[in-house]
Amino acid sequence: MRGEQIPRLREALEDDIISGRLRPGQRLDEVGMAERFGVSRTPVREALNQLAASGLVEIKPRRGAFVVLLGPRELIESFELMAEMEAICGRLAAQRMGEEDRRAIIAAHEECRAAAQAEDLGTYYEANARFHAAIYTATANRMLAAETLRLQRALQPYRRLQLKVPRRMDNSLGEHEGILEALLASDADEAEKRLRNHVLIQGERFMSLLAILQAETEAVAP
Amino acid sequence: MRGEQIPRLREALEDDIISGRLRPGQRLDEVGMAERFGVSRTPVREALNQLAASGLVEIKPRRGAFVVLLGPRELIESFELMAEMEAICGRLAAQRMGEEDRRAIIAAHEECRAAAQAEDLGTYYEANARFHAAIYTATANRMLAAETLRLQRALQPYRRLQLKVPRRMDNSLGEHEGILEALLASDADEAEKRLRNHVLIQGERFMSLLAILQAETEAVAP
DNA sequence: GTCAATAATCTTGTATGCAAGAAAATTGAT
DNA sequence: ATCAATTTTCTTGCATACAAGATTATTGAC
Repeated sequence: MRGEQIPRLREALEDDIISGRLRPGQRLDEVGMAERFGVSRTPVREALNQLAASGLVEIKPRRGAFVVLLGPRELIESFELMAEMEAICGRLAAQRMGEEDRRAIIAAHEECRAAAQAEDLGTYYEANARFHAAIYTATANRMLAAETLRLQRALQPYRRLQLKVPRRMDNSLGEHEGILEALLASDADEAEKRLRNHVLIQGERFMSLLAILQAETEAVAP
Repeated sequence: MRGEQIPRLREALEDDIISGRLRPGQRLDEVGMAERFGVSRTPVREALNQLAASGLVEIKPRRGAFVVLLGPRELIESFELMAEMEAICGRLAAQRMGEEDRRAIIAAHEECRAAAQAEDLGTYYEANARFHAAIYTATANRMLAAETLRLQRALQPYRRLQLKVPRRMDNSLGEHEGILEALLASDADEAEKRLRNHVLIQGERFMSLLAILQAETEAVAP
């Protein structure tokens, strides 16, 4: 029973944040969480610290912990960073992918296709995450894969918003097909380029969606 | 006096690790550090947690905290990751660098030159870190800059070993000149390529140094 | 009724205590 | 003398306690 609280708490909170049950900006009360999980504040604090480390949580001194809320500028920058990281992964994966990797990527892609056909957005986003993660793994560079995965997760709460963008799923699937094609052909340059664009387009779509949402709320407020 | 212990501890330890006063693999005793800094174990643990997050410290459950010791594979992967990150920074910096950035990069380069001329290895490595950091900043992407800087620091303890590689300083300075030239010419592709190679060469030199050191110790052991 | 000042309350940061698991030391057997 | 098993000691993981700063509520003046 001991030595397992912190990972347990961290994973539970991470899940809550990534899945959207906890919203960006929301405050995370130490005492509340401690009670909810039946532990003292100490392991809660450690878990929060670790989440702060992976970029999901922000700890403001003497103010408490909050689910990270990225501003517009930070979002733009993060998507750009993500695009570059994915581009690297694409290039290396195209060069180094093994049989196992190939299978995993294709399998994830098929899951994406199935979800798109069923118009199941939730499932699509999960399969999408797996598709990208499979590419990270295929780079055969675990450090790179881990870093990129961390970033992916930190951005996940924001990607959820994209569920609202119309026809995003079909577009995304089409882009995936292009990426897969380049990977299978071991065309490193093309894989790099397509992955970068794939993420950048997401980012742009996302930002314009954000602008619309912001305009709407501002139209009500003042 | 309150609310400032954790940052203080974290910075002190980070400094000790980066500067090499604490060696990779070394165990970090909670009680010992608490006494040394005149605080209780609690803030020490939090500081260690945060350092674990930035990759400088590894916490083995129930075993304690250790200065991260990367194995050969992890080192190779890390240098490759670093090379790609720096390459991205180089490309973006070449495109976006402002007047201020330009000055900072040139200034750091001059410091490198002076240190090389004086054959002052310690100073050279500090100036070298600043030269690279100035390029990160010039990307105008703070997320990217922060990530790359974090990685740089995590690898710093290992770079120290390179102090022993003969003629490394002159070679490095020469490479810097090429990078600077590309940056000032706003030649993004060239800056990208040169920065990638610069880091990769470092990594390779480093790995062969490591192999030699390892062979030496193994020749004694069995 | 609104605002300011003060008091009460809450929340975090740090210290301390205790128990479980790991490391080290001691003992006993071969 | 070496090795294994057991005991002892150490160290970490978690709980609890308390104090200082932040937040909210209350009171009083205008």
